[in-house]
Amino acid sequence: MTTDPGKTRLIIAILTEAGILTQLARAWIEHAGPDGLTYAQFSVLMHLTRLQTRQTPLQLARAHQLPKTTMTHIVATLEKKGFVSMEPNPDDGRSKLVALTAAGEAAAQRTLDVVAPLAGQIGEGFDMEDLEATRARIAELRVEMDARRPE
Amino acid sequence: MTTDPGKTRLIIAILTEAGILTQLARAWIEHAGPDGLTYAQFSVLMHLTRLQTRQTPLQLARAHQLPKTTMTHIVATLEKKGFVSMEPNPDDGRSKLVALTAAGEAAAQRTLDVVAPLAGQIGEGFDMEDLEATRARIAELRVEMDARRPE
DNA sequence: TGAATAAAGTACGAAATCGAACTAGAGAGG
DNA sequence: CCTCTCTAGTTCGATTTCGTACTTTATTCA
Repeated sequence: MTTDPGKTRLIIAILTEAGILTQLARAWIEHAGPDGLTYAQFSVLMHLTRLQTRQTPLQLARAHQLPKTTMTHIVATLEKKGFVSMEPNPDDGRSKLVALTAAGEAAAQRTLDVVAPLAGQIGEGFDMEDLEATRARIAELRVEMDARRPE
Repeated sequence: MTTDPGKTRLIIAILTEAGILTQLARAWIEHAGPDGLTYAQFSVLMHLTRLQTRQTPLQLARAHQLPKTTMTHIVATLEKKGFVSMEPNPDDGRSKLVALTAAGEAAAQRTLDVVAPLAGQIGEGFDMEDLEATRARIAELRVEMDARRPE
């Protein structure tokens, strides 16, 4: 049973489109300032905002599918800006916990306030259920790809 | 009439998922080599393969939503590897044309040959029409976002 | 045509990204 | 306990990414 070449092409087309979409989102975020957050920094702040808990750097790296060395750099930069604080992990001496600060939450919110109206405009032309189906499908693809990650 | 906050959240969730998916695709490509192509380099080679025409660096930059200085660097690297060749644009003295070489096409194909089976596996769990609908929706979102690009 | 403006590409410097190798702490098996 | 192995995180160096500023060529329009 060979894999369907049409499906293969479709998957690759979706990944290509997702990549372009991501570049556009990056451009949005990084020109939105007022806090000069990079896309990666903003993503981490948003993640912590959503979860409302502290996370280890490794948890953050896995959630965003970034190498842990990259996450080290991101959280170090965020800490320098005062947007997160680092604490030792009481349960594990090797580990740390990254906590969102009030300033960090405010910065994420300011950036979101710039981006949200744009996202709202984009959404206007679309059907709510279609969007939800699209989100769900991409999430399913993410899960499948994650399960087949290299290394 | 204010924008629907639910839709706004959905759009942002889709962009978040797309970003993670893109990271996974990047990891795939960059560990697939035998040619050590970066995701960006592979994308450009694939683009030229699909179009079967020469493109100016600026056309490539716009297609991938990358800054033109980034594209300068990417095509310079690809040229150094012998995967594209640069020619002056006969129609415009300011411009150049980037052409895929046989080696470039072969490198893209080799990378694709590694990735395609994985993409095929991913696709197996999905319905063809769902995937096409998802691809189309993401493409529509891309068009809308492109129309509202910063700058 | 000539001057002003716009567009294509590059140079350069700063920052982000990432893999390889390392340190320090945790867990496993004897 | 005491190795042996694994895990979390960092350091370091190489490459990529990208904004600012510049050069060169095209285009506009007076």
